[in-house]
Amino acid sequence: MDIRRRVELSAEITSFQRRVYLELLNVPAGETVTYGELARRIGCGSAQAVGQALRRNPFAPEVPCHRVVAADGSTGGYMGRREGEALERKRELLQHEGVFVGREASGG
DNA sequence: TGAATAATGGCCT
DNA sequence: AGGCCATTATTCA
Repeated sequence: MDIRRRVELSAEITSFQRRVYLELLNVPAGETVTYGELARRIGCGSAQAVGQALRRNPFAPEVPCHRVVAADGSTGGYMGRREGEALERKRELLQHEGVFVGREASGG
């Protein structure tokens, strides 16, 4: 059973969450999207609404919620947390995909 | 560069 | 109907 299949069948999530997860599964490895970008893809218009869905993501880490980052390049959150081991875990996953995660650098 | 604020849409109570 | 959120762009100093 593909994770994608389970998302469609899951009744513990709302229709909105499905759109977020399914769209998120469309994100290729080695790439990331911002909450706002992901929100626009599903026609939400609100990044926070997306965060709400990701936060309640019962499919982590099967759902690549770790490929979602903030618009300033920060990690955002992972498995319902915005700090702690979950964040370290998120960064590790991204690094294994060849993605560097860091804060918006001021100097070039 | 950084803090505070306004805007935004869905979910829970 | 109101408060909350894993956000984001704007504003002021």
